Amino acid sequence: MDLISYTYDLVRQIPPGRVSTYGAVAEALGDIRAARAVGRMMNQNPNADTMPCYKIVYSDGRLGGFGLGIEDKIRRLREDNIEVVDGRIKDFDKVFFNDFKTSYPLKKLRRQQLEMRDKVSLNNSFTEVNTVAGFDVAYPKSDFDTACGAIVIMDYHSIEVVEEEVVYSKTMFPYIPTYLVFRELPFLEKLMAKIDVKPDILMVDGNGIMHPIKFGLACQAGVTLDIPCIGVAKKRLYGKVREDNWVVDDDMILGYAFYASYKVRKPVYISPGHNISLESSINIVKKLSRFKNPEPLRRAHILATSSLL
DNA sequence: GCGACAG
DNA sequence: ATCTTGTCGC
Ligand SMILES: [Mg+2]
Repeated sequence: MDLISYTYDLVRQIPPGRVSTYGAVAEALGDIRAARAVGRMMNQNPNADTMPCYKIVYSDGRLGGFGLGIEDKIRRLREDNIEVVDGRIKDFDKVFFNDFKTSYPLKKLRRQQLEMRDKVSLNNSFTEVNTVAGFDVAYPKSDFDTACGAIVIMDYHSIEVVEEEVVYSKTMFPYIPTYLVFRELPFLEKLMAKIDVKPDILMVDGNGIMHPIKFGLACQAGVTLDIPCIGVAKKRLYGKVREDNWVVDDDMILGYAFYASYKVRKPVYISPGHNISLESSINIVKKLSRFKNPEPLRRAHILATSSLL
């Protein structure tokens, strides 16, 4: 079962007359970081009569949001004999439910990642670079509509497009910080099976080792697909950005904040994913950068966005 | 209270 | 990412 259905089934466990919180549901999924994703999944709830998202409130007892209007959330709570006083659940600690039956799916996924992590190499597995691919996914407004993944393969020397492909699929996994790979890797796997040219290097819109467990999208994509992979993120996820633009944690240098030109206000954050060094990652991104994002990624982003159904 | 939170 | 149903730590 997919994580969205799993989340809805967790919410269905809440007994009559009880409420729970976005964070508590996230912890039942296996990681408090999913709290906002729980909120989003509640927001996208297709049927408020069969999945009682009105039972989910903020961790401090305030009501949180409701797509059908907060008055309707209050009405549904009162029908369950849950009183709302001054925008808060009355006797919140007494009606708070946190006894979910769960197998903590996010913890399972994290364990799998920690096992896979040993396979990461930060040495170049290639001797020359002739083609570089960029990969990105564009999402529709509703998580139940079809998303579009795109890959653009370019010649490293002429910087011309060699091949482009798109794939379509429903989104099966919400966006949860540090779990991006489970949302986007399925699109990349489909694309890799579809292309004629196997690129020498892959670039993804996300991080490599610049990640709390040093195993971001670029690492897992590289290991899974057995391809040298660079992470190029628009925002920092993990690590401290030093004055000299190197990104570090207590252990090591993780990546580099790269400004494509003096016109660019914000950097991209480069970190190696797999079968490539940080130094080579930076050199390749630099060579392919005309604007903020390196060309294969910039074009993959445009292709995915413009191909949305 | 404000910022942090890959997409 | 899209246009918003979060939580924690400083
Ligand atoms: Mg993206």
